[in-house]
Amino acid sequence: MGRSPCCDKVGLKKGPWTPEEDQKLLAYIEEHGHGSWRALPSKAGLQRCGKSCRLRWTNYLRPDIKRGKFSLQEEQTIIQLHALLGNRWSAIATHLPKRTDNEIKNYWNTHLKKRLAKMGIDPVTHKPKHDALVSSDGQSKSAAKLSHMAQWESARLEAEARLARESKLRSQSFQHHHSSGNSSQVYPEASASAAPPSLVKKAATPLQPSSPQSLDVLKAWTGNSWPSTKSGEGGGGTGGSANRIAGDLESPTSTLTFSEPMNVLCENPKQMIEFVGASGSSDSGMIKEEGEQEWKGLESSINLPEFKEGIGNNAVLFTSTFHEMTLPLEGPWTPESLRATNSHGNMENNDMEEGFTSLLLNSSGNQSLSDDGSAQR
DNA sequence: AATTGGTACAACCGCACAAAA
DNA sequence: ATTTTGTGCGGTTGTACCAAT
Repeated sequence: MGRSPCCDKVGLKKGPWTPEEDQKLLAYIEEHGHGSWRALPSKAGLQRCGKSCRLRWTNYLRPDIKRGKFSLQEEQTIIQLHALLGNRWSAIATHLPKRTDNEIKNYWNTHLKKRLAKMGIDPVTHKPKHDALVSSDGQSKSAAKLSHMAQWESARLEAEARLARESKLRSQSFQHHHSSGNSSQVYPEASASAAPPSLVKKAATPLQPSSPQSLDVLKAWTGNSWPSTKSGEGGGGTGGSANRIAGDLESPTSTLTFSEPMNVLCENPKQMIEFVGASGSSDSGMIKEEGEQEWKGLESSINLPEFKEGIGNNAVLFTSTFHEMTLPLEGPWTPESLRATNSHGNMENNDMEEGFTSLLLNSSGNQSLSDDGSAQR
């Protein structure tokens, strides 16, 4: 297998894109769509390889990209999802509409990772560093269970990401089809500034604080998908929602099988919360993410019969997963909302909100963590 | 004013995977 | 069934910018 690099042809330009090149690429895609990336450069009159064009488009020129500083909510989402998924940037990016995986990856590497490290938290495990040494007992056991959960969820997110992409593609081609000749619809940024985004990248566009509105995973984990930790529930019979997830709602892409019922896997919800990091900063999260409608659109698009048809039986499975794992929780994921979830959703540990993530996000100085809290220094 | 070190981010590289041939 | 092609993804590099010295 393998393939020769696409950019080793002589005469192809590398390095930073010029405004002229951006304009060419934008103009071409606006008129024709990108089609085959390999064929695009020659058709668009660019001395670039297709891959370079694709990257430039997906990471920079695409009209639905939000640029600028990450909001607190976005940081929170990234940290939580990174705790869950690791360096699965594309999966993380699906939960941050308008942000590219590349941007998130860069932001993690340049900001968040360092901040975590500075606080003595291992950016890989999201645990205080000295905890990494703890092994022999139940902790490692639950860590293994959490890892299983993470794998499963990770696979589910992959599917979600794929569906999101497909949906986006559909909507883009639809949009393009209905907007030819009206570039302002397709490229609002470019037309608004009469210059490609590269020329206005430093312009301070006010950012809408965003909420991690797609943290249905986390919401579900903290509530809906977990039966009570009390014994006797779930068992093996009727099954709580967690059992349903492990059984009926198997991830479309996951090949993982659980040897244990999910309610056993989730016997200690508190530890799971520690694992994913607790959400802290409640005061900033009351503004709806501007991309929410987009996501609602995605959700509804998943219900389209043709959409389901397109991806076969898994679509039904996925739709079911998507809805059932999402709590009816409006707005951001806050300690308050978690508490509310607790009262309905069987979570009983209010103290989890004092996790290192909240500390990280809220603090600049005080580095002490609550003592039962998920982390200590 | 020049140099140095750090930061931010765009872009590239190479691998992996799925679909097409 | 095998090979080729197109694309996605994560890791890494290059470079512009800025602040401190």
